[in-house]
Amino acid sequence: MTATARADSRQSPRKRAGNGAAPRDVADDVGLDALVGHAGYAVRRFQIWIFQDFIKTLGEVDIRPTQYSVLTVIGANPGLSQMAVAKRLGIERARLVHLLDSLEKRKLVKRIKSKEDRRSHALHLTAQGETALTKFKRLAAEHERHVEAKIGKENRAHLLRILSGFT
Amino acid sequence: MTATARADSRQSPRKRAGNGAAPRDVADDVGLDALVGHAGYAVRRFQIWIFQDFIKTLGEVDIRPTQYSVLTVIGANPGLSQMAVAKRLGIERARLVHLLDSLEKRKLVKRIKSKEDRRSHALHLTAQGETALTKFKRLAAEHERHVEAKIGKENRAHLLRILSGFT
DNA sequence: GAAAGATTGTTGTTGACGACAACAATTGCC
DNA sequence: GGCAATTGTTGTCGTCAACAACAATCTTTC
Repeated sequence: MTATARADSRQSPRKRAGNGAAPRDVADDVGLDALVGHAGYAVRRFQIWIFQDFIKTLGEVDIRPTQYSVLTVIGANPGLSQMAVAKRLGIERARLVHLLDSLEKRKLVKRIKSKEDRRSHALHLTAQGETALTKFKRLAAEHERHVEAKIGKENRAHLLRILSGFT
Repeated sequence: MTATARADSRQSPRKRAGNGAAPRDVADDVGLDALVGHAGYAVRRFQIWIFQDFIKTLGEVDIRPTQYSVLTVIGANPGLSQMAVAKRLGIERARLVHLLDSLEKRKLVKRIKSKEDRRSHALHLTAQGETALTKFKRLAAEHERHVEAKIGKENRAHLLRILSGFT
C-alpha cells in the first residue's frame, strides 16, 4: 500500500525512462511517495538531526552523545565495572575501552582496580569529572529544549513515552 | 530539568564514590537516572532496534535501509540525477556513488548519460529492479508490522505524525 | 565568444561506530 | 587441582558521515 502512488506508472515505467523526458533540475520537489509512512526513515532523519544538535550544543565542551551517556551512567552508579556499563548502554566492551581511554586522558574518569574481582575495574568520576558533568547536564538540558522547540513540548513528552520501552 | 533525578545526590556524590561501596555484579538493575528523559538516547536505541529488524526482515533479499530508500526514490522518480537523489535523501553524493555501484552491479539500477547535461546521470530502475522493488516493498510492509507489534499501532501512527517534519 | 566560476560525478582520506575474534589474567565450578 | 567462563584489552573488518581534491561539463559574465 505504500506503492499506491506508483501503481499506475509501474505498468510501463520505461515509457518515460526512455530518454530525458523528466531529468528534473529542481531537487526539492522530488516525491518520496512510498518512503513516507516508513517509521525507520523518519526515525533515522530525526536521529541525525537530534545528534547534530547535541554535538553542536555540547560543542564548546567537546562531548559527544556516547561520551555523555557513559559519564552519566558512571556518575549515577559509581563503582560500576566496564562490563556493566557496556551492557547497560548497549555498547560493546571493546568499544568502551577506547571511550574510557579518552575520558581518562581528559581526567574526567578513573579506573580503579577492584579488590573483590581483580579482573575488573571500578569506574568513578574524578572530582573534575563531577563538576564537568554538571555543566554537561546543563548544556544537555539546553539541547533538550531545542528538541522541544522543534517538535513541540507535548510531542516530545509523548515521544519519550512511546519509546520508554527501549530505555 | 532532565537532571532532576540527580539533583539530590549531586551535592555530595563522592560520598558513595569513595571506594568499592557498590561494585554491583548485577548489571541489569543499573540506574540510568539522568539518561531517562533524553530524547536522543531513546531515539538512538529505537533506531538501532528498528534498523536491525529491517535488515533481518529484508535479509533474504539482502537489502539494507539506505539501499531501499534509494531504490524507492528512483522508482518513484525515474530519470533523477545522482545529485537530486542524494539531496533528497540527505546522503552525500560521494556516498551515493558506492551505493549505486553495488545496485548497478546487481542489475537493479542503471545510470544513463543525460543528453541535456552531459555531466549528470539519469537514474532508472531496470526491469529486474522494478519487479524486485515490489517484493522489497512487500517485505518492508512486513517490517512495518513488526514495528506496530512492538510499540502499538496508534503509537506508530502518532510517531510518524510527530516526525513528519523530517520527511 | 572566451574566460571565470559553479556544478556533477568520482576518488580518496579521515574518524566515529558496531561486530567479531583472539588473548592474558582472573574467577568460579566440579 | 583442573577446566570452563568472565573481564579487560588489542586488533581487524565493514558501515557510514564529513571533507577535500579532481576532471568534465555547464553557466555566467564581460
